[in-house]
Amino acid sequence: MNRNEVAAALSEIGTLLELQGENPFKTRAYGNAARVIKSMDQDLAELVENRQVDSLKGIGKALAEKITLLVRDGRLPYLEELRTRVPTGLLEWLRIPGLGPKKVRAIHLALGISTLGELEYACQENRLRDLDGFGQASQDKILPGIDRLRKNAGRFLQPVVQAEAERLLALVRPVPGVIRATVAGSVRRKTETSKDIDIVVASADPEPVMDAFADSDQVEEITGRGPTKCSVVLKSGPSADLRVVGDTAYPFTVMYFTGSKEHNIAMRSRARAAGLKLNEYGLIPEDGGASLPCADEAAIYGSLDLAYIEPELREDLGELAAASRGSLPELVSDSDICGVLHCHSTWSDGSASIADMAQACRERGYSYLGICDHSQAASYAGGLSPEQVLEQHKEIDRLNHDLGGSFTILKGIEVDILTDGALDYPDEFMARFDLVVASVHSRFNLSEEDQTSRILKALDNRYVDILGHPTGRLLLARDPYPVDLRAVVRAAAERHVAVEVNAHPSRLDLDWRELAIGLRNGLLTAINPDAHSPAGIDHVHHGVGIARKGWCTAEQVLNAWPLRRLQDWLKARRNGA
DNA sequence: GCCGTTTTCGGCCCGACTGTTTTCAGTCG
Repeated sequence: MNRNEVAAALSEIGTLLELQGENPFKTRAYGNAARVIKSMDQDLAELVENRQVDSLKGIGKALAEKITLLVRDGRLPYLEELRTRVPTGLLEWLRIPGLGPKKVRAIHLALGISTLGELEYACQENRLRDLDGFGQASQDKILPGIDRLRKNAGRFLQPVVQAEAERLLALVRPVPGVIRATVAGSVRRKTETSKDIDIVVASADPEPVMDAFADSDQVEEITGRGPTKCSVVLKSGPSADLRVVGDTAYPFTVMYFTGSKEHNIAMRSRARAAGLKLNEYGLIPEDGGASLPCADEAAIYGSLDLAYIEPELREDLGELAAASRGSLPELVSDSDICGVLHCHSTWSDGSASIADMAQACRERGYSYLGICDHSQAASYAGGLSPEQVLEQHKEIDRLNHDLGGSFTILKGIEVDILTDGALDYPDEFMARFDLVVASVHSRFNLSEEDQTSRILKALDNRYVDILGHPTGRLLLARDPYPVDLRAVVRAAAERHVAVEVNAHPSRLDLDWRELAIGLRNGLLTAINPDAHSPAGIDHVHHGVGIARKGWCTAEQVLNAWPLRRLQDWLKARRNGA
């Protein structure tokens, strides 16, 4: 088994143990181990070979043994035995709001059912409300939960939740008494998808804030309301939580609500080690007394001898250690972006002319644009024949001439990587482009081995500057094709080929976790909007968020370089430097 | 199941809210 498969197996063990009513700390140990394995830099097979698996933080003797078996044999009797004891359908039930391991287990044991359909039927037949610890209300919450689960798997893309969050924020900010307010949660951490939206407000008078929030026309249903906290489901799908606290507690609440959960646990453990208790109200000496005063989040981190940690990094993937050493990177930001590469035009499947795309870039303050229409194999997307390419280049020359050097359009191409790893034009023709993005658009069903060697072969072509959307995933819609992404990213770094962070909200591919590991090994990236219209250029913002999550600095992003430097780099690659 | 500048055993982050209770377990973030 490879790293991801081992992580999935450990995570499954944790969940199955939870459903068996095991010690919650034991189940958490499996969840932690899964995370550690998934995000580790080292080669897992090598660690197994050298019997060093237990050198990983959070992995001891017992877990090391199980991991070793998974890697070597591809199976683990312990997991197989667990599966026979816990029906797999129950794993699905856990994703229904309000159902945790205890209740899932109770329903399963009392009614002898284990599939989503059976659970739905049992609710319709009123068979849950009479169980111990259940009632009419808990039964009534399950059916809508099943509907939501079936409709959208309960997660939403960045643009959806960001827009909704901004609207909610705009709603509560003007309420009298509100001192400050922010979006928190995974939206603030810029994860690729979110389950819900978190809003935190500082005010001495929560009631009118809660009213404004709950009465919003965005709200479908109010699912909970206490004195300081209100939970709703929005008409657009996601749920949203509001928390109102006093101004003194506000930074602590913002930090707590921003998460991630794992980051919070690590922070609270660190506080504990320093004789302090960290919660959403303050940082309190264990022997009692008032909270240490902290005016903002930076002060909280400072009180624990840590540099300020940007929200995107709060995933408990090494950020505390780096903050403690003072070695956190200065993350790339929207204002660092100098231009955009990988955009389409009406020459292939875009909806705007090259001139209009260039104008849209200038309006956004960019100084260059890489036009990368599809190559001939992408016939479904109007891919360009060599003759059309030559025509397009004439148009770009004309436009550049008219622009008089105030803005530059690069002659790029998004060239298909063919099934055998060759590119879609002959080498001598490739030399005509300023910039080449190579992407897979077909035959997603190759074996991992074949897909990997196909892409590796393309990376060997000296004309390839950037690898496009390296896994082909469509978030919430299509899984990545099977590929040894680590090997691909490593090879790209070695050959000085950049791997794009495709900024389209449905892609966000390269994944930020893999980006972080690649960057540590010398990888360069480009934050590419893959825009098919002027509005699509704005997707760069989402890509920047993902790059930040990957610990990426401006120095590591091709399109955060000024034109001249980018051109020199491209030229040097052509010359084999 | 992991871990140790208090510990090799006894801890493991912490609080709001709900629903079902009659003082609290379960869920959630």
